[in-house]
Amino acid sequence: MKAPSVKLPIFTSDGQFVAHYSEKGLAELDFPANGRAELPLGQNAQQLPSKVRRWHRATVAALKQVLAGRSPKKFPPLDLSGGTTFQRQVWNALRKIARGQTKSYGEIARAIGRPRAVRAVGGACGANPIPVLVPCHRVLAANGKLGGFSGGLDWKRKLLTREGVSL
DNA sequence: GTCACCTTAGAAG
DNA sequence: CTTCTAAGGTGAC
Repeated sequence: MKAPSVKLPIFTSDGQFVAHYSEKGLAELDFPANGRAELPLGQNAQQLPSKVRRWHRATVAALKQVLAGRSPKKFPPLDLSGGTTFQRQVWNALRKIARGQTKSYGEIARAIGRPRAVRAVGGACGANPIPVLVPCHRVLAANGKLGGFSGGLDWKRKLLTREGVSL
């Protein structure tokens, strides 16, 4: 049962992101497509439910705040029902990392009571459907190095730098 | 079943 | 210091 989703573009100075909304809220956020070739969207803003338009406004504002290295005042409701229990625990822990702060995969693992599931935390970060707003980029390797990032290490570096984190 | 993945502490060389 | 090993959760094949 795949929840019906609405896709809306978000134009930023870093490219065109795409937000996916389910009945519950923001369910996915995509980084700008490489090269920018794809624009699958054709939603008429007029016929969208008002709640979706409201969520989208919050998403756009929040995304731009984070891209600018600041803390969003407001977030749209996040629909993380697509993940497993373990993944949701990880994502929830990620959301507690404030702007400019970083944690290691090991610290997240301990925070959710799974001290040995370090690599699994890495996996959950990679599976994060809402990058940037769920700050998977604030997780570094234990020795202070960047670690990986499926969205592209450039983004990880860029986002952290804008938040004032030095590597 | 097997493999690859955003890891890491510890033991061995 | 460098190299190797073992340990978790999950999705792709």
